[in-house]
Amino acid sequence: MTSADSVHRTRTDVGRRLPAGRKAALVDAVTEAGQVTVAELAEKFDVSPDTIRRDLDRLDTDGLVIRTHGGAVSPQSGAKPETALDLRKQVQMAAKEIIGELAAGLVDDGDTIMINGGTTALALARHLADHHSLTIATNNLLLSTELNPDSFRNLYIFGGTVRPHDHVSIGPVHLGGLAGGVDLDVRCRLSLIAVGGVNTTSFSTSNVAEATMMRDMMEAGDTVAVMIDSSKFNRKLFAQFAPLAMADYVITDQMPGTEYMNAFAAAGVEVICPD
Amino acid sequence: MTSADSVHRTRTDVGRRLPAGRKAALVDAVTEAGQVTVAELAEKFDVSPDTIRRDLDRLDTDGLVIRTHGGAVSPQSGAKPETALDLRKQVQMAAKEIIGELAAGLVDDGDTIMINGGTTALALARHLADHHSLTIATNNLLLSTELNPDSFRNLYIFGGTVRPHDHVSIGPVHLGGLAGGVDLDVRCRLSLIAVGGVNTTSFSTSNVAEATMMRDMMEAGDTVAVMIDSSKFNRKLFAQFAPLAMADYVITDQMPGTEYMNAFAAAGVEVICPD
DNA sequence: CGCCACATTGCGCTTTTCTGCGGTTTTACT
DNA sequence: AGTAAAACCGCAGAAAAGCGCAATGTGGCG
Repeated sequence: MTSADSVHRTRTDVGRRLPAGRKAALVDAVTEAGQVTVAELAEKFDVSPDTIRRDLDRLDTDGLVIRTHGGAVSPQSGAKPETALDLRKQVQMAAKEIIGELAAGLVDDGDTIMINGGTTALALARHLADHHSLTIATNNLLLSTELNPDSFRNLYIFGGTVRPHDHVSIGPVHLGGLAGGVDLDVRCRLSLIAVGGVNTTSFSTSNVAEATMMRDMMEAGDTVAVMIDSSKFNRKLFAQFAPLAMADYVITDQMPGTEYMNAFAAAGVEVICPD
Repeated sequence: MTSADSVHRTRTDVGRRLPAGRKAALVDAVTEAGQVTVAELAEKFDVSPDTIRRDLDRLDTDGLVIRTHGGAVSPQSGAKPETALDLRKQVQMAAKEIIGELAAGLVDDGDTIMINGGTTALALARHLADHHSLTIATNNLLLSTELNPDSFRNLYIFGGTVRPHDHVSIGPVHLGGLAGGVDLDVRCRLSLIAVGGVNTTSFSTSNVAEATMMRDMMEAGDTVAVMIDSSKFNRKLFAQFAPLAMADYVITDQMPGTEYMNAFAAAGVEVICPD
């Protein structure tokens, strides 16, 4: 099939290019298709297979592609192969996206908000892309990679020790010295906290230091929204850092059971979920 | 001779122009077509290829186009909207890896070091994978994604306002309140600072706030190593935050010219580069 | 007006880079 | 094991880049 459409190269033919430009196009072609063959690329760029080989060799040493027999594959495609057992992870990812979208609905343009760590928080950041003039404080080191730079006016990060696996910083919830030596206590209209577990009495997480910080962030917000996917219900993790009543909203991806609905109602917590 | 060749001007021939006007037209041609060749431009503007080459060289150092073998390509697009990998980035990537490897050679196991922002710093982080028991302080939000968690004992991040595009935090170089309200001044054995430009007298960068922080981080280190790739030599950016003498080492990917070697020697700076 | 400093440009030369080709070796697949 | 494709190697021609130098043009200054 490759020979069929390569004979009369039509839309895929990009013709002759400058060497450096061709290499950039090669990287694109590889990352886009996941895998490519030398012969196919030679035809596409109208150069000899040797030239393609040399290009791919250099791109391989630069780490941009991975050289194989007959062609090259994308470097991140190695992480891509998703076996069937990742299904659970995918389901959770979908849940996090839903939660992120719902949580973004609580945020108004011009708001001042706090966001803590975790992948759910990153999903929220993606759904804040269409907001404007936000002021955001966080301990999530990766938030700046997910946020649309046009959506916020100020983004602050709390300093402290880094938990490398979670990509969060652990430290006091204040911003010292920014205004010239004066320690500012920080408050915000809305705190969006992703937690590790919930049972009928309290929110919990597995790390004590992180728990303290989450508690501080909850106390710094006039309104508190807790984000938690349905798989984390009925979990009582090591550090129970806040009673249900500290939250104003609980955002989740599935309607909790009546037991939890009653508990939330009794604590004055509003449940936000799809449907 | 001007009258002679004006006879056979094609319709695409724009003829002779003043240097400045030609350069502006060059930028237009490049950004419009995505890529251009030297020969093509030489004919179009009726000048020698050498002149076009010189023009493109200057436009490249100004960042308006990207110089390649045989011509130039547009900086922003690469003629593709979602080309995540910038061509310039590719070229410099190899240089940064070299610098990162050399810089890692300055770090001993058990060291306390400071690292600032920039992709060069991330390259350094990758090359610290085989070190152990490091204590690291940084304002680089992405460092935790590149560091091997087994290589360090403590990782601290300075809080502050986030520059979203650079993924760094800008704030005071100290860690407040971690030990219970006491502001600790931070010192380290080695500060590894990636800078934006260097000339024969000083190091510079384009952002004032970041410059202040880089200066503070340099002052906090017993030993200071500046990381800078060869493309950033002869650049005098807006904020010149430190004289050459503040550095103990300059780490780069190519042996600098004699002018710089003399300047570094006079300032007591040791140059580290391949070969 | 003459002179000099400076930028721009083109030319000849060498050096580097890129590319394709022929021949040999290695790899993958039946 | 055999076969075809792919990779490796060395080489050479072409194109481009770099370098020094000279010619030209421009503007300032005594």
